[in-house]
Amino acid sequence: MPCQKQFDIDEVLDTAMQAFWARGYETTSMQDLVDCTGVNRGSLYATYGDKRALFLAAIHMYDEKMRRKLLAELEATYGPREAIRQLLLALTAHVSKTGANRGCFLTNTALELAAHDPEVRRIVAHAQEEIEAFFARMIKKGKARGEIASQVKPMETARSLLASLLGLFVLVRSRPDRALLAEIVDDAILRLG
Amino acid sequence: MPCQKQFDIDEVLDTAMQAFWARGYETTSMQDLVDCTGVNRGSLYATYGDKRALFLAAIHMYDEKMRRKLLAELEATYGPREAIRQLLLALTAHVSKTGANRGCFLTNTALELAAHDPEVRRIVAHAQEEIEAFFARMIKKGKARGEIASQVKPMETARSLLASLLGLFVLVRSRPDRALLAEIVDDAILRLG
DNA sequence: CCCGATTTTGAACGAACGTTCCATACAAGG
DNA sequence: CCTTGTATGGAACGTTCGTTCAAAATCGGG
Repeated sequence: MPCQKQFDIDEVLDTAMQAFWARGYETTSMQDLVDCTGVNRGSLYATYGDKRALFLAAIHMYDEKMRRKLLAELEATYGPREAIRQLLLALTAHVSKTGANRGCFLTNTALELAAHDPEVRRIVAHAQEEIEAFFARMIKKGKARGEIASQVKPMETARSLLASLLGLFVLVRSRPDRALLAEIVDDAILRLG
Repeated sequence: MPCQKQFDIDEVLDTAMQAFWARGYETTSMQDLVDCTGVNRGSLYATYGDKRALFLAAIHMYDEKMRRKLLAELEATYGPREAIRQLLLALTAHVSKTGANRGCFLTNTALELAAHDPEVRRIVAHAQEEIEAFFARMIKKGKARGEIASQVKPMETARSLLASLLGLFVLVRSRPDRALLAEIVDDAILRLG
């Protein structure tokens, strides 16, 4: 057998993901990725394929290691009502420190590429549906526990909360104001009764 | 005096705006703009300056002729509560026909450029603040008319509705499903009591 | 220690990018 | 009717884009 790779495939993919997350698909060039990963051009192509394939791998990693992991952690750590609140608050915390914010990679991608790229649209839509399902599940559980008002309709309110969350992802990139975001979170929680 | 321009400055700018709106800043090349406007390269540069200046002019035109005009029309045509509902519904109508949707030019731009471009961020933030003010004004008027519940707090609810509207702008590009959007609109209106 | 498969490397590719420039065409003023 | 200043047209600028390729370096197996 020949020599093995001189870099960790997942670690480099993570670095590439950070770059795409911060600057988007079009604005991030292969040269940028060569620079920030430290991996040679040819090696990037040999390992991940072309730019689009690398981007899809990056967004898949985000979906797995960020979105999916966060939902699982929240569900395991908090009660239903607080889990919902913490999801809405997730970005707010980071804003106060840095001022700027990358927001949600999936949502950034939704507006940049989803409208013209069916495969990207499918990935983004699936992630949104899982968040929607998370909200609905928490609402049902919260109603059973008496944390959430009995007249709240799980599906409808889940979709409403999803829209608010996506709105927060937009605001975090255009008006990174901690107080503004926190107020919207508080108002969203009021819908739970 | 010399010869006059062979094209209408505002009309060509409108065409360029449509292109930027549909495909975003990075994906729309000067060649695309030459093709879709029918105006020569040199004339575009002579008239509007470079690509960035042309984009800023386009987004300014959108802010003036779309967002500002729509808000004014809604305020003049409908009662407060219905004006809010019609604003949230504005995009939904167009989705059913075409399937795809360009969403809101300002919101698309918010995610593509606002995070790294202070001037764009200022324009986008200002537009959002005016929408917020529109919601607050309608709520106050609606409370006075008895269309909206007296316990609804104008500022807080206005921000909450803004977040929902921005969320709808994201969904319209990633999950162009008329029923989904309509359901979210209905739930948002429920917040008005 | 050498063989051989594979990665790494950096140069190079053609294409497309935003932008500039100059010869030409044109319309108004004297 | 010529002069004059602006708009137009299209070629060309240098740069950067995504991608490819062949030579060199590398390390495990016999």
